[in-house]
Amino acid sequence: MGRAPCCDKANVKRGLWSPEEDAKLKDYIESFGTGRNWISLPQRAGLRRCGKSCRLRWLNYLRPNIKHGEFSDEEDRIIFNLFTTIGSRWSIIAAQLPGRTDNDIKNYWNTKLKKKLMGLLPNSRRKPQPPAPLPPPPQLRTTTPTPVTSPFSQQLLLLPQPQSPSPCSPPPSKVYHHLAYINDCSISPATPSSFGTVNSVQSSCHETFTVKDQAFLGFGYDPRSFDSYENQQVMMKMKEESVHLHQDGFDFDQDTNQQRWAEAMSNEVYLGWEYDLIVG
DNA sequence: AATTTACACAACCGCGTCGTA
DNA sequence: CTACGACGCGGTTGTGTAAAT
Repeated sequence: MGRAPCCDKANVKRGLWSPEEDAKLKDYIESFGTGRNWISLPQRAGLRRCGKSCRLRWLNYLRPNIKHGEFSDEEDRIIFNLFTTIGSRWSIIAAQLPGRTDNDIKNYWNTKLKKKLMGLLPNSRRKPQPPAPLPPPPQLRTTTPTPVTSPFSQQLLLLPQPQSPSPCSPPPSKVYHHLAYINDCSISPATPSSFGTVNSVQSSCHETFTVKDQAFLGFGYDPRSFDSYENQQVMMKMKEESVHLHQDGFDFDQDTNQQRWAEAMSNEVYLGWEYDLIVG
């Protein structure tokens, strides 16, 4: 037995909203408010719509101060920073961008920003060429680690800290892909050769949390949600980043790292690190 | 000019969470 | 404490339109 439907689908209108329906909904809410009950609102407002549909229409389109149109560079930066920090929690991201809705940001990310940031935004509307063969795993060398500046982490450090979980409580397993929760934590063991085989996170209050097997600390992306082509592009991009970081003086255990890369590729899970935050 | 393809974004769906009786 | 209904969220689908063929 499935979940009971929220409304009688046979008797509600679906699809795009007409200007008349918009006017009805807007007039009603501006006059009487939502009454804290979206389910009964369409009936009260004289609309043949599902309450959920009314809520969405109001929140995403009709309510005052909604900002439409192009996103600014500053908004791009904020979205990117937050996405790399907390992942696809669009409502939280939207809360940082007055006038923007979670739906708007989600659409923007999925259709434009993700590609723009990966350098994939096509010049035309032509179908992209099939991905080039992936390069072989980077040949890694052993050097003395020195502080590394990542172009991403410089900005991440400016972000407001998330409300929860607190730095001193174990984050839920799903957030291990995201960096905000280790902002003031250090990676343990943090010896150079252990990069890529991180198995625990130590907080600033010296509590050590175990990272689940197969969970990786990364830039915040969860490429499993990308399609195959983009996933490859993302991983290639990040691979380049890690090579760059390596060349800047970070050390990796060559065998382990190559093995992990192969694993990451086959599982479509990206393995990566965020040095500044780990150190900080 | 007609058709196809790709894109943008609006809207829907289902599930988890929260508030309340 | 539990059950239930409503809300909110994130993923997915649908639709209109512009660009390419």
